[in-house]
Amino acid sequence: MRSGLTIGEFARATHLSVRTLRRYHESGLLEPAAVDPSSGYRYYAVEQIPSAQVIHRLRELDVPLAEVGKIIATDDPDRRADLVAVHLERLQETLERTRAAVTSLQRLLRPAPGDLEVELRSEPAALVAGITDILSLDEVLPWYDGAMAELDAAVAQPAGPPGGHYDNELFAEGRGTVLVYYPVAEAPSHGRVRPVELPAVELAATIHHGPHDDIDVTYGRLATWVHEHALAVAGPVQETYSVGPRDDPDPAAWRTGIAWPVFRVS
Amino acid sequence: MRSGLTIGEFARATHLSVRTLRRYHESGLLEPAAVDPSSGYRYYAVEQIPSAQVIHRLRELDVPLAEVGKIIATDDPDRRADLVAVHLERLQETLERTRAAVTSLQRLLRPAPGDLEVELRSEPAALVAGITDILSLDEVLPWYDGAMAELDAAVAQPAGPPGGHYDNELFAEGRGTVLVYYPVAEAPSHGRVRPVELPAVELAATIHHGPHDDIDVTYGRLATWVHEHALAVAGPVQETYSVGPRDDPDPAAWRTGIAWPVFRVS
DNA sequence: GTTGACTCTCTCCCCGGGAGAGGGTGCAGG
DNA sequence: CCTGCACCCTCTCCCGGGGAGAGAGTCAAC
Repeated sequence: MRSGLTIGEFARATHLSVRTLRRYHESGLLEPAAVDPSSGYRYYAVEQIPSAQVIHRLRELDVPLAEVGKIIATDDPDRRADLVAVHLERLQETLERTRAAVTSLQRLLRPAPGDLEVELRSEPAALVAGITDILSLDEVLPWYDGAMAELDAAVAQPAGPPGGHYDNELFAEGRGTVLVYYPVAEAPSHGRVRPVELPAVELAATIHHGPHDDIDVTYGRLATWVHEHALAVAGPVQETYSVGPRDDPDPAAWRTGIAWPVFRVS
Repeated sequence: MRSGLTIGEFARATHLSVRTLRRYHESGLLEPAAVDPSSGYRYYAVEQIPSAQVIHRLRELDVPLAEVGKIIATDDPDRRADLVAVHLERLQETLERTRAAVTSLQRLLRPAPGDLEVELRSEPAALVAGITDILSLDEVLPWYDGAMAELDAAVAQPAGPPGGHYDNELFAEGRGTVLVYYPVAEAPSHGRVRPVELPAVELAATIHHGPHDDIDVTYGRLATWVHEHALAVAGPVQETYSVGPRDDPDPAAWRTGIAWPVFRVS
């Protein structure tokens, strides 16, 4: 009997390619049980098959080789499970993103009828209680959560769903003025919360259905619509969170109003 | 007003990187609306945003650039949907494989108690109706389907669940003898179906639960068990399909007996 | 001993993008 | 008008995780 399996036999037993096994040897990920010093032939032991299988599975899950090395070098099953758990979470996230990409792709390629109903309407002036700040694009999300919490505490009787204004510079230049608010009858002034008088404007408005992952699709549509109707944008985009995470935990149920102040370019 | 968005603005609007947009231009995937001939500056139009969004989604789904090019160049929404459907199917398959990899990885790292119960038992001689052939590894699956169909037709009253013997050379050398059979009381001889007398053997036997994606894990375990118990393999591996796709469509319910003829190496 | 299937090492190629160098531009403020 | 500064240009190199193939050496069965 030979001293073990040749690389080809081991490759067939583990469904890894010969090429790949050699790379794993070079990188120290999976050392053959023996290497003939004269011929350089690699020989693998049957007991190495489970390790190879673990590596194969991890690679199927796109775990980088370095990480695979750490995992199989760890003996303690608990610590090993922890290392693996990180990647399982990552998989979960990519799965979510993939799902979101698929649905918004379908929406992009096959606009459902009534998917983009843009309405041109006149919005009267309104009094709101708001928090405003100058932010860069990636600061917006965390800032939003804090500001909304403060608004929730300061405004007892909102006269409608919350909204936000996002300066176009924010998207064009990466930095701009942001305002979040509740419409109110009488505006409190408390902490960062200030009364703001929103002027009357002409709006091109639509509603985005579902989670915000693909809200840029609706933005794109709205921008195209505005362009096609020979209108031009006159101010910050206005979002209205008529159904948000507070109202319904299911993202599919969310409704977000998106509107741009516009004027006619004849 | 400028002739369009600069590459940086367009990058922020579409969440693509400047670098990536330049590559897309070079490869003809997304041409800027205008390029300043003196400075070489790229200028993008607002109407290009939806295209960029489609590209972004497709790339998130790991569609290769060439394929993305085809898709966005296609005007007919039906043909475009067909092109996309191919990739959605591919995603579905990888999703299945990922799931399978995760479950079998967990089984590999955290063997459930009772997950590997190996039994050493004496199997008496038996008469079976079988089809045999010499095959290479990747011919086995298609061949199996045909052989089982023929067996089903030839054997009216099987005396037990079907089984298969796979020569160890099949795994070691990639080519070997394969036998599939039904145990019978009286063996017909019809087409490729022949009566076969299986000899009495000593078996190290276990049962694999679930789909066959990770049957190699059970094989590895069994091999290790055999090795640890100072036994050696004396013949082809025997599989018994006690619950298979014919019995239950749910792969999780499948039960596959796996056994190796062994002898003691003292 | 022959032969043919393996195996060895070596080099080059793939995708899709990140990083950074080195230099040219657009535009607002003074 | 100049200056500063953020932006833009092209260019080259790098990455992971292999695939492909050349050219030579080896194993083992007949």
